[in-house]
Order: sequence, then C-alpha cells, then structure tokens
Amino acid sequence: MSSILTKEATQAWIQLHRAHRLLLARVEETLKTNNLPPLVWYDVLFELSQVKEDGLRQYEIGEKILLYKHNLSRLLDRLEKKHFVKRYTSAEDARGNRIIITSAGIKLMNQIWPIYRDSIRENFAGKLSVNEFSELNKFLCSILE
Amino acid sequence: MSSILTKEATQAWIQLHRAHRLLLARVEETLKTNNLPPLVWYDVLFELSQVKEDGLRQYEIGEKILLYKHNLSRLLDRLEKKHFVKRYTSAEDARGNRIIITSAGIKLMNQIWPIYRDSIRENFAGKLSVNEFSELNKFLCSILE
DNA sequence: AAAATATAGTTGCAATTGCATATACAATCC
DNA sequence: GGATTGTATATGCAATTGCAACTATATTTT
Repeated sequence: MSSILTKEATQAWIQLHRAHRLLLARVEETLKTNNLPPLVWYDVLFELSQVKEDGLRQYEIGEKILLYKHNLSRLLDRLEKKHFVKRYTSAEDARGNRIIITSAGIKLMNQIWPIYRDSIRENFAGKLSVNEFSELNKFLCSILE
Repeated sequence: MSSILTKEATQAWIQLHRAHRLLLARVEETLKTNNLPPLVWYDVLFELSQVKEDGLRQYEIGEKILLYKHNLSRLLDRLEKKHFVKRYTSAEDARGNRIIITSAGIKLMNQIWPIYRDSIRENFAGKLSVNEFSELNKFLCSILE
C-alpha cells in the first residue's frame, strides 16, 4: 500500500506511459495510411487465431486484451458485420456466446501483420539488445503481477 | 529499418502495452471513484504548473503529453469552462494563444495528486527495486529516442 | 511586396468509448 | 424449489476522440 514512491519509480512511470503513447500512435498512423483497421482489431483476431476451432468467450478475449466488456461487445459487432468473426451460441452457457475467427478474419490478420511488424521493427526492435529486451520484459512482467 | 524482430523484443512489446493498459485502467478507476476528472486533466495542469507565469502554447503542451492538437484544443475548452486554465492572446504570435493555470487549477492538481500518487504506489512502486526502476527507465528512454 | 507554403488552433461531423442500466441465464442460499 | 445473488452480454445515451476541412496568421520564396 504505502511503498515509498522514489524518483526512479516516478520517472519510470512517466516514461512507460510516454513510450506506450508514442509507439501506439506510430503504429496506428502506419496502419491508417495503409488503409488497415485499428490495432485492436488485430489484437482480437490474433487471440482468436491462437485457439482451436471452438473459439473464445467474450470475457476470455476481454481478459486477454484488457477491454471493457461493453466495448468489446460492440467491437465484435463491427468485426462480425464485416464477417471477420462469427458469434455462435454454445449449449455450455446460454448467457453468452462463443466467438470464432473466419477465413476472412485470418486473411485480414495476415494483411495487417507485415505492416504492424515493420512498424515494431522500425520504432522498437532496434532500440535495445536482445538481453536488454529480455530484462525489460522481466521488469514489465513483475509489474503486471 | 529492418532490424530483426526477436522473440524477446516481441514479448517486451506486448508486455509494454499490457502494463500500460492495466495500470492506466486502475488509476482512472481510482480517480473516478474519488470523483476526480480523468488523468489527462492532471497531465495538462501539471505541465502548466511547471512553467513560469506566462504559461505554454498549445503545441508545447501537445508535444509534452502527446495529444492531437484538435483534441487538446477541446480538452482546454473543458478545462477553461471550469476555470482551471485560462487562454490569453500574446503579441508574440497571433495565430495561437498561451495557456496558464489558475489557482483553482492548482487546487485541483493538489486534490488529484495524493490519490494518483497512492495509486502509483499501490500498483507500481512496490513491484521493483530502485535499481530496477532505474534500469527500466533507462530502457524506456532508449526506446523513445 | 505579392504569392505560395507552413504553422497554430478551431470546428462540424462521424465513430468510438464510457457510463448506467437492462436482459437473460447460472449458481447459491434458505 | 423459489428467492437471491452473480455472471455474460447488450443497449441507450452522453462524452470523447478521430478525421477532414477551415480560418487566421507567419514564414519563405521569388
């Protein structure tokens, strides 16, 4: 609760948010200029692509990508309207539905990834060594615990 | 341009964004339950409080907190309507204006900070040692270069 | 110095997000 | 097993954000 707030922690806090904002803005800009949808579409499609054919529940996607459930619900509306995902009801729990990615969704993912990847390369991957990224990742994981 | 995208860099990329989203969500939630405005209000007021009495230009604030100019313009509308900041025209450059923080703005900042600080303490400051935060900060600064 | 270009900020409108509440089903309690 | 509480998702509405175009002034070019 009342751990000390050092100068170092404060500085890291500020830089963390600056880094995120700047990097995200650059990726979004690149996607936009390539006529691709916002990054969060990719995030959802990616999570869906990682699982077997019976897909994911909305709340499972929400936990992975950290989005309010009502916003996810409407994001899925948009994705479904464009046929990138499909909702279907499963007997398992009739309150909700399961979401699966369609082949069009996979195709879109494959369109987005090379652009996204280049943006990560250009803005991020060259800035630190492998060991430094490994350290950075370790720190961030500790923070998320 | 085409630096290699290692597993380590990719992992760090993902964790960076997860960490940001989670931490920001927690801070915003805490602010809200304390009937305080969103964090970006604090960001603006803080930047204004760091400078002398003649304030900042909009584009200067924008550079610091990384916000589109049109969104900043309207954020300042809201802040000005509540008398937390004031716009005034300076002879220096008649295209724009300068923004200063009011005493009410300073008061609001001082209300937000203890809550914000507690949230940083609780969700962030205890997770790493001083040296680790220092390293983390160093890495993040390298990324921002 | 007039014309062309760039910069600072604003505004209308559409899309998205946040907030509160609603609906529908599940799980638990008595 | 009926009532209560909890969970999963959806929806109406207001606030915010993103996008494109616009106004006004500065700067640069010729």
